[in-house]
Amino acid sequence: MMMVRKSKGLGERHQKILDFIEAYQREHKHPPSIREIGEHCDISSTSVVNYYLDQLEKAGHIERDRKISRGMRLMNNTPLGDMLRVPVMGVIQAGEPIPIPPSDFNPFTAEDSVEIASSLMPAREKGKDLFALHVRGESMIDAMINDGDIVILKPAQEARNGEMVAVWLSDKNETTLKYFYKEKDGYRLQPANPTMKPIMIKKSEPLEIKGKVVMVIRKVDRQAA
Amino acid sequence: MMMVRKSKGLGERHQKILDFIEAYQREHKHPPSIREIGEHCDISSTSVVNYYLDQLEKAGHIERDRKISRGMRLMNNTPLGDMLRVPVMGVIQAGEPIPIPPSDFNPFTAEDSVEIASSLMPAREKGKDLFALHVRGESMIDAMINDGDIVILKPAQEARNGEMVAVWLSDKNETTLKYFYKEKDGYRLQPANPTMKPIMIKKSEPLEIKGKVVMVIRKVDRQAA
DNA sequence: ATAATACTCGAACGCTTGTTCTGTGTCAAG
DNA sequence: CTTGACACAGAACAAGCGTTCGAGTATTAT
Repeated sequence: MMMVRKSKGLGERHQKILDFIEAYQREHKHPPSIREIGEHCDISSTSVVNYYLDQLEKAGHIERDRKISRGMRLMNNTPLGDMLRVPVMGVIQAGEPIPIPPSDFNPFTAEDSVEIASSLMPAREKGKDLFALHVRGESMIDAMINDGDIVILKPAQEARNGEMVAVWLSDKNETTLKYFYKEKDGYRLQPANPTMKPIMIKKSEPLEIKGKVVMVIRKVDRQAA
Repeated sequence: MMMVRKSKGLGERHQKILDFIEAYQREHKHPPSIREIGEHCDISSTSVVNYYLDQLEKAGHIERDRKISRGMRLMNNTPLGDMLRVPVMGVIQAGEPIPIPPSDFNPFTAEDSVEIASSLMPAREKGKDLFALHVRGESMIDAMINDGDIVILKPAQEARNGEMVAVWLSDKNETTLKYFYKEKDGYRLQPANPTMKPIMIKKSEPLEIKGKVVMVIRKVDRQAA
């Protein structure tokens, strides 16, 4: 015969507890206690709640810190979790230099910032001194970057071939975002848009790399032409 | 005389406590107790820790749930906090239809997903049934979207003027991302790149709107041409 | 000097909370 | 029928923890 038990994964009560923990967490900003779970899930004994909590932990739905008050958390919607706070240093546009944070800059005092789920980051760049810039104007269009976009940058003075960099061409008084390539007689700045031609820079010409682009974010909230 | 006190904002001890809470939280996934703070910050009395915690709360650096064990949280780097889990439904490319999630789709069972800080979302779209697609190929280049980009979409069958939509042109067997405009004799699909010309669609021609683009994310991890 | 603050300590109180133990009823397998 | 796993209740224990109080010591203002 078969086990026709309700053991088909999660029982009704398991789900109820899980839902309650989530709801409680949202409201109180911290997890519930065993007794609170019992009250709201119609379980009269703390041991029974503990009993289910153990099962939920074995099943991987929650994580418990034994002995610690309210020491439980859902693995459900928080398998990855943290995010990075990236300070917005200002705007980037063709005719203006690039604002970069000073070395002693404190990211927490920044008025403006964007949050990035750290799971989106290429791993290496985490926790680093990243900064963000708002793109103003359509001068970066050949970098596939539009007016209003947000670019996340990592401070850098050098770059390897193939990396997208923010450069300041002091003689042309121009800021631009391009893929960087070192060549025998100078540098090649390649637009991201493959239909456009690269800019060649001689070794004698000034070229200041200000940072490497690690991410571009575009909020499409009705702009359009 | 002047108040030459160390009362210049946060004292050394305030900062030390703040830092410890943050470090402890990262390691243990839950806040420390008053006594734990005392130990690691060289404060012998729990009342002193409580004393500082009160000040930190008044100053707005933390939030406390009195009477509740470990009931504190930083307001510092978590003024906003949660993020959205957006399931990745597949790829979007010129010659293929757009995969859209069925109405009964469970986002939590999705193997692949991207996390977006909800503070980045245009507010309206939060908690909705958003989904994401990987862009394959360079056919969306006139929408300022490149190979490898991630587009976040909201399911939709209609659109208002100026919104960027994902459409399926069944007679041309083509998927494309364009700004949508309704005109007297049909529809105008405007590329995001202003240097490119729009596509005009007669009312008689089939045009299936599959979703509205709400965000585009590009991880610049050395692609280049 | 004196008073007022700001800061620190130590200890005790008492509630909260996770843990554990004993006991009961159900249900399917042998 | 017996056995045993499973689901549940209740009570009691012990540790964890926030709170409070009394008192002492700097530091600053009057």
